[in-house]
Amino acid sequence: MSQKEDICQHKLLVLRDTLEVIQGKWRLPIIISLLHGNKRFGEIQRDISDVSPKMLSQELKALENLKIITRTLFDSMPVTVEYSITPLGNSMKKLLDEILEWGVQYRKEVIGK
Amino acid sequence: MSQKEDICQHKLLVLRDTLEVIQGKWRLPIIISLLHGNKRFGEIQRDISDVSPKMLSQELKALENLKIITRTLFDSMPVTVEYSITPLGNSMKKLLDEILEWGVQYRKEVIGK
DNA sequence: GTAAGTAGTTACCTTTAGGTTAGTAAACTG
DNA sequence: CAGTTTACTAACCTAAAGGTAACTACTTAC
Repeated sequence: MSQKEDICQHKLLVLRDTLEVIQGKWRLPIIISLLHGNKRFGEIQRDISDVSPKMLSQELKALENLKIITRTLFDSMPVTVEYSITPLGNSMKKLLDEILEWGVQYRKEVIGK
Repeated sequence: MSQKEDICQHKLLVLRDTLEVIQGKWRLPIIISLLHGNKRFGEIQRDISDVSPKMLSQELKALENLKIITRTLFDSMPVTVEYSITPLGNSMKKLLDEILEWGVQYRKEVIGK
């Protein structure tokens, strides 16, 4: 056990928790889409133009398990399903803003010039 | 072209820029380690106890290419190499704080209870 | 009865991420 | 001259992420 403690194990844990939620190609786009209001499967698919139904369905399930979104089935005549963000998902707004803000700055400084 | 614009292509781009930098098991731990001061290869390795030299070297190179860190070679007698954070890397502090803060909240609400 | 829209699933494949083990080269230490 | 330290690299392998194409089941509209 070092005194400075190797990057503090607790920090690493918490880091991985957040990464599990935001990691991957589709999770943040889905979350952003649902932050704009409840949506049905097809609506999200149209929002994120290049996601396949397989990936969308898979990631929606994962986000549901992570308690970030909720799935509600309506027994209307063409069955509809509505996805919505939970309070926990909603609490990601600040984090999302930071991610976008830093990305804009990064793009300005090193990509776009 | 829809009026609402499918989650705004620009937002998606910026999102992917940030994700490229923070994604993966080792990048954020490395960045955090270097935010605590310049370090040598072996020091970072000791900070992040379970990283292999292969992964560390690979991710250090990647972060250098992304302009987040700098590698400096010293022609001292046992050759030493020092890694340090760039101003751009330093600008990630706020983002990192958000990631950690959200992770703590998440852990409190759904993991640890 | 054929097409279109609802919300997915299934099988298969490729790519990327990450891990393991061992080895290298150069200089210093005893 | 054997062992240690510094900073890696190479070869090999497994697992996870992601993509493609086709298919399902139900209902309504034409």
